[in-house]
Amino acid sequence: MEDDEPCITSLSLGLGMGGHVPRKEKEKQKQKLPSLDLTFEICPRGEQMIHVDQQQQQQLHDDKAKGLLCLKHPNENNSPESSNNSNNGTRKKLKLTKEQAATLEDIFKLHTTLNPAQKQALAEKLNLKHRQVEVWFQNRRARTKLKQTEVDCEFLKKCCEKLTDENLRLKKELQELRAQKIGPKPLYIQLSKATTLSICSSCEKELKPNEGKKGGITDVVQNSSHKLQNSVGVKGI
DNA sequence: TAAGTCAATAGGCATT
DNA sequence: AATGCCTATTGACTTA
Repeated sequence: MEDDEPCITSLSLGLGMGGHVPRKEKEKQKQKLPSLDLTFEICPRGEQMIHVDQQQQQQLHDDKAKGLLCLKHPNENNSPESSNNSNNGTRKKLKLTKEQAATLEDIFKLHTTLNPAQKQALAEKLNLKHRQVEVWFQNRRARTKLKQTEVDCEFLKKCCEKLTDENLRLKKELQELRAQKIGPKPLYIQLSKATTLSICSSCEKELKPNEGKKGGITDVVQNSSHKLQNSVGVKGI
C-alpha cells in the first residue's frame, strides 16, 4: 500500500526532475516537488478525493458530503470500460486530443512513472480519468521498452555481422598461412619471413619477440587473436 | 481491406 | 490483502 495515510497531500507533478523515480523516492517527491496547487485526499480502500485548488476546499467539503468527487477503483463502475460500454456492449476507442497527448508526452519525458497523486492531478488537468492516465503511462513505458529492444537488437545484429566477417577473414588468413607452411618453399624461408613480419597489420604495433616467430599454428592463432582483440576493442581476453 | 496504431483489459508478480 | 507495474492480448479505429 503506497498511500495508506488518509490525509491531504499536496500535488507534485514532478516537473524539474528527470528520469525514473524509484519507489522509495516517490513519497519524498510528494513533499519536495513544486505543487500545482492541487491537493488530494486519499480515501480509505484506495479511493481518492481530488481538490482542484486550495480555495475550493470548502466546495470540496460540500462535494465530499455529496459523494461527487470520490473516485472509485479503476475496476469498479467509474472505469473507462464501464463508461464506454454503455452502448450495446462494444467498447469505443478513445482518442486522446493533441493537447492531451502532448501534455502526457511532456510529463513522460520528465517522469516515466507517476505516483497516484500525480496521476490524479494530471487526469484532472487533462479532463481524463485517473485510470486512463495510468494506462497511458503503462502503455507508453511498454512502447519505450519495445523501441529500445529493437535498437538493442539492431546493434547486436551489426556486432554479429562484424564478428562473422572478421571470423571469416581470419579463417582465410589461417588457411593461407597453412598453405604456405606445407608449400614448396623451404621452411627456413618461411621462418625468416615470419620473423620479419613483426608488425601487427591491425594495430601497427610491433609484436613481442615470440609473436610471429616460428610461424607455427599456435603462433599464427595468437597473432590473429591479437588482431581480433584490436579490431573488436577487447582487452585482456 | 490488410496492416498498423494505441487505448483498454486480464493475469501474474513484487512489494508493503 | 491491497496495490502498482509489467506483459500479452484484444478490439476499435486509422491509413496506405
